[in-house]
Amino acid sequence: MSLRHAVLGLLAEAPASGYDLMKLFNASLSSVWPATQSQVYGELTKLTTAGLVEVAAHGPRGRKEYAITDDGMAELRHWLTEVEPSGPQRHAGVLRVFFLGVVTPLEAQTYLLHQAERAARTRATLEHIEETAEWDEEMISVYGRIALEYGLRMSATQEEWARWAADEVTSAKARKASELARAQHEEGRQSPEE
Amino acid sequence: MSLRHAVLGLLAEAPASGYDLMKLFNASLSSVWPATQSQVYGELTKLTTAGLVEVAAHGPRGRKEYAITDDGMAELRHWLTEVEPSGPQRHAGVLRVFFLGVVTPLEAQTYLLHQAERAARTRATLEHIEETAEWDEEMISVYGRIALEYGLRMSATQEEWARWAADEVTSAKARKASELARAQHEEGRQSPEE
DNA sequence: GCACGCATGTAATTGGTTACATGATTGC
DNA sequence: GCAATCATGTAACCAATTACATGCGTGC
Repeated sequence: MSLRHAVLGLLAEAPASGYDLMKLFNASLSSVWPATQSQVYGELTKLTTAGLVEVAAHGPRGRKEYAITDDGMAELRHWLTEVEPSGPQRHAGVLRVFFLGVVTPLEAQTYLLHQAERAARTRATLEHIEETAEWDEEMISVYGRIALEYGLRMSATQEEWARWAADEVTSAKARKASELARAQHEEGRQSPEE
Repeated sequence: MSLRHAVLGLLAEAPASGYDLMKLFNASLSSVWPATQSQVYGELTKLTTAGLVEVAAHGPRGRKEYAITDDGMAELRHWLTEVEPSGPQRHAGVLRVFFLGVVTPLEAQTYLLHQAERAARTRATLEHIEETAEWDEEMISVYGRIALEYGLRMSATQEEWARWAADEVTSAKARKASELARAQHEEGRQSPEE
């Protein structure tokens, strides 16, 4: 149930409307916890009935500005400190690797190098964010930077791994080819005798 | 729709029953694409009606042994080579980092060091698998090792990052404390004059 | 004969995605 | 007046989780 806590976390910084929250999700949380508009609005009504947030102000165009309640803050703190982060980790990119044996080594390498480039691109995007963002001296930016650093390190590791993996495929291919050659050589020695 | 392809991928290696597939999911795919029993059985019937797999043999206890069809292999190859790996990446562990500002720096550090230990534990588990697994000379094991290496590198990076992050919190705390001290010093110089 | 493992399935619920639907305000 | 942006919501669908339900076969 992390969407709930993502919303609480954003509202802990400042009151916001559903519309504002969507912008925040798209701007800063999209890569770690994407959410759709329906989800956010739905969660806000659920959180309101649960008493974890409240409508603090009504604005123009039916705007409802939500604020976190004391119960909401307690729940957020509880989640941060006492609940083990879990939830199954699905990783479609690595899943494919398991099955790369069904395509040719060349196709497998193409896939892996493609992955490397993808990782490089996300790394470049994150570096751009790091350079352009103004890191004011708030506590909040400390943790923003830490999260960003996570992305930077992970994408770097991913790129290195993918390039290494592509190399591995090459050497496995070579190994297999030399084995095959040796087998044919043996066969060649035997066949005239038959 | 990766569950579908995970099932196809496993059946590409060898025919299997739903029960067999569950064992394979729990043994080798649990960390990249966990699946429940209901999901696997459901997917198998869907795949059968779609003509991507077929019941190759009936065994005791109503056992149905499924085999991949030509259409299924084509679909698997297509997914591997022509479909961009995507699907939103959710990461509850990093999501929390964004909100660590709402708890004390000490609690934040505790959380981060906890994360480091978790990463170290998964790394240890993977190393154990690497040592105990018999890496036969099949092509399949080449890709199995590559996937394992991904896990090893990622958990190592994650551990390093978490330790670094905990340090960052320390220095941010120190920075803030010294600023506060300076502010109080300034105040101390001014207050007698007021 | 009984326990354990093999083997298959269904039902209810939650979380997430896509698409649709509607309307108010502001700035040009 | 009109376009862009602000703003909220619903409905249908798909994917995944949990829990339940059932029964056959093998080995002790």
